[in-house]
Amino acid sequence: MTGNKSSTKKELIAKDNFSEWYDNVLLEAKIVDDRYPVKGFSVYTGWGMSIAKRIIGMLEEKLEENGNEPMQFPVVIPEDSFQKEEDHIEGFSGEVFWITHAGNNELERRLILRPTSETAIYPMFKLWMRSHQDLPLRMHQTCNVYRYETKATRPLYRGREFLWNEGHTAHVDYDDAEAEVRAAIEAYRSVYDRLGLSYIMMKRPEFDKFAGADYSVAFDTWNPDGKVNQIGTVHQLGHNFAKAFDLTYEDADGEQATATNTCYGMGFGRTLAATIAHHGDDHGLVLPPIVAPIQVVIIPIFFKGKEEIALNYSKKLFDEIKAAGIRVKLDDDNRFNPGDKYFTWEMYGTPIRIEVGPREAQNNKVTLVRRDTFEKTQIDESELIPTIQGLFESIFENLRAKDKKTLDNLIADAYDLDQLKTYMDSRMIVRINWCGDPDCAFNLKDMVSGEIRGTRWDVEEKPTGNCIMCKEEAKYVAYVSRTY
RNA sequence: GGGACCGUGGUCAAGCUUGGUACGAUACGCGGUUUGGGUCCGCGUGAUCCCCGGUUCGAAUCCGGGCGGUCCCA
Repeated sequence: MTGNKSSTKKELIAKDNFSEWYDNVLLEAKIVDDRYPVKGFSVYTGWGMSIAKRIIGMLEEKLEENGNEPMQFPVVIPEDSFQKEEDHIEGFSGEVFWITHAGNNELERRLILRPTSETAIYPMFKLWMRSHQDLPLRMHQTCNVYRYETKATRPLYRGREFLWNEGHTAHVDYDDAEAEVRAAIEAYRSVYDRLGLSYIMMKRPEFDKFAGADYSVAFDTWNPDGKVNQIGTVHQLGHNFAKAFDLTYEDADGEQATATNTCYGMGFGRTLAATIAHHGDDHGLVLPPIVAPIQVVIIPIFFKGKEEIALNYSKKLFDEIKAAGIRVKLDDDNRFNPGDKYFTWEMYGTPIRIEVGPREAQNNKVTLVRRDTFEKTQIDESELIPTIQGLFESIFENLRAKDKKTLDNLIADAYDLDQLKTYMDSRMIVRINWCGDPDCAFNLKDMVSGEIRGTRWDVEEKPTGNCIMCKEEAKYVAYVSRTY
């Protein structure tokens, strides 16, 4: 413990101090408890897991709609499978957890805890693909993966165990795999978009692509501490793994052909972290209604001798809202004052609060307060459900618009190194002209506190000058930022 | 990989310089009071002071070693 924070409930930490705000919110809003006694491992607690499950559900539903079958592969991978694809080994071998013993015996065939599941899945794919009629093979799974990474772990952003969904596919040819890459990207976009998250889609440079891929596309999103947070990646694997794992099939002409693979992963911890970090404010979380475990909280205001008036009306509203399919809670715990409850539910990011006192109960009115702006409105009870639905929409649009604006304001153009350094010191995402030479990228990394993340995937950008490093002709517009 | 800082009830912390088993806040439990933005009062529970060793009559405090954590820089 650093010992310089004083986080009682009465002193909420301002979001300006992102690092402490984040730690405080994770614990107070019961997102994760990072005190699990193994570094890099933490516990998803009730509220956090409830939100995560909704994000998981959104993605799984979309993938299955696309035709990816749900599966669960084992967490252990035998050493010989893991070591089949050379680039893959090189990329991951330094960060795998090994299982070398079982009981009192040393294992003859060592196992690893999956850092990602390609090498677990392809031996099975090989069994499942006999002919072109078996293709495409498309699966997905939500699971934990294990990477013994840098000591700089951070809850949800960088852990040694993390929760994600991974999709794996095999196709008859490269074109079909390309279509899969696009479909996966659209599936991911649909989730991020519904969370109101702004992001940029990067094609990673050669030196930073997934170990074993032809190319990698990543979703990078911003973080208040100026680092970029990679929340999802989609990879075209070409024939690299198919050759290593002998993924062949009999084509329509009766010839043996080699499959093409894709894979993609969405990190739920990081996606959750982005949702928290982007939308949250000095009062705590601000949740997009679609993932809020409780979307509307009703707080009755009791007065001595008149408790029943507020309570009965609250129950009536509760039934009405629940019947409309909205996740609602009636907080009638009389141990706490209304103000106490306001703070609590604001910390939890509940999108709408309804205050019910005698004033409302006696006039069939409803007072609603939206979490994002704290704007208070009073309506007739008859308008309740449409008003709530309208507010959900409005809250979401507001969060999404603010988020996009933040990202737009974070992006700057630099034409020389001094400019680049200045912008990097302001923790911005900086656009530069780049010749494409890896040496220029490495030199750049040595000179500034960030690195080249890639070139835009979703929009085509043309360089407007020479390479910021070597001054030769630029081929790309690249993005530079700090990273996790 | 390099460096800095830190480890005391669930959480946040004072005490450490100058050795005498620990101030307080918050949380939690009970009772009462209150309830339109963190009510107030009383009582109570809760700490192997990270671990091991050393010095000492006596160690949270001093010394040595270990373990763990946080942050910064690469």
